[in-house]
Amino acid sequence: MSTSGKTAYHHGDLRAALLSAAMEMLEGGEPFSLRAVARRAGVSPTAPYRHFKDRDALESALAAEGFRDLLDGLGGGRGLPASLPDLAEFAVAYVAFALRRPALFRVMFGKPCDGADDERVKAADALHQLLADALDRVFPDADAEALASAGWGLAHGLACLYLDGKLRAASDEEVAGRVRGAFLALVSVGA
Amino acid sequence: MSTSGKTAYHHGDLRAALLSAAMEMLEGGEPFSLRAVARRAGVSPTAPYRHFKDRDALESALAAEGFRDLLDGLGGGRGLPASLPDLAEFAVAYVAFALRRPALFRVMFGKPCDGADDERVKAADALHQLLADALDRVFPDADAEALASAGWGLAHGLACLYLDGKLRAASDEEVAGRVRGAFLALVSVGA
DNA sequence: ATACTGTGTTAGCACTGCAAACATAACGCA
DNA sequence: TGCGTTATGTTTGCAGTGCTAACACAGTAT
Repeated sequence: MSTSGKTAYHHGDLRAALLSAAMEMLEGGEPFSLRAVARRAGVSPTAPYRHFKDRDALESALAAEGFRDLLDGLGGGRGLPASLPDLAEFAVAYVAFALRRPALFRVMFGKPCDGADDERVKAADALHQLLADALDRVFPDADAEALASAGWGLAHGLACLYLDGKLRAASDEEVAGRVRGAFLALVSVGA
Repeated sequence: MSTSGKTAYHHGDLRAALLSAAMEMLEGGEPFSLRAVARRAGVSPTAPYRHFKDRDALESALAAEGFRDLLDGLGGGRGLPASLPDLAEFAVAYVAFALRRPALFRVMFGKPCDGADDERVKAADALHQLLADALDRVFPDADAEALASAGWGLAHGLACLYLDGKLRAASDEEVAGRVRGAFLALVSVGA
């Protein structure tokens, strides 16, 4: 490492350094590439290949980190949805996360994500399961699976549409209000 | 052109040829690049720049075509949603489109889409407006704007999640069933 | 001590988007 | 008819990318 005066041919914890460099670039708006990440970490252009098979593997690791943060943000702050209004706030928080960390959100979702062993798949399943569990407790008679998909779908769809500029709002507050409104409009239309 | 025996230094309708070549490649699963598209159209690597400012411009044109097809598919086939079940079928059709033409769908939505003059923005607005109009007729008392956003959001979110493998189903029929189920579960939970 | 293994480096390939300078053909107008 | 102008395509070239292969260095185990 650099903190000691040692030769530092071996970095010490390159993998972590690469991940944080990549995350910084991603969130900083710079288009991130393996080579650029390597530059930022101060190593040779191909050093990352010792730690990540692929560009995809790096992305996958970033995405996994994103899922952890998302789960923390959703579960941690306000407790799991326990009522209809809670569900609405869940959607609001989900969309807020997407708008606060747009590039990360895109990395988390933007691509096929095929491999069964993909970290992302497990993380996504965890989110879905968490939602389904919570909903099952709140609405025991309903089809929790279907409801969880719907809730996730609605939140995710609105997040994407606002993120891509397909839906527009002036401020984050307005987005929150619109998301809440959309959710409530939909659940109350069947009454 | 090539159909006549002429010299064919000028292609005749390169722009259209490039677009259809690009669409074929996109739908064919090949990662599409300006150069590859040019190759496929049988012209020099940089010829496309005469017709598209950017790689983005080509993508934008493809996306616009995609939006037209999507609108046709939604509006044309079954008439606009006129009832709650219709809305569900609308969502089903939306997701089906995404799964049938995944790469196109990603191009249509996958990126910021900033420019105010972007064809995509207008196309997306048209979709939103169409939905809002239809819903306003069906549910005059409801907030049509909010409802349209919710409907679009739900359909779009489910489309993304199935497309990315975050939600999974064995067959297209199962997807359709689950989308319907999710929609109905959500609107009936508020009853 | 010696081999081995893990980690980093250099060199090089095929590809990409894009800009500049050039070539060719069509069209407008005398 | 002939001559410029303009639209369209070509060649050349640059910087950047992902990735592989061959090499260099350092710590560990035998």
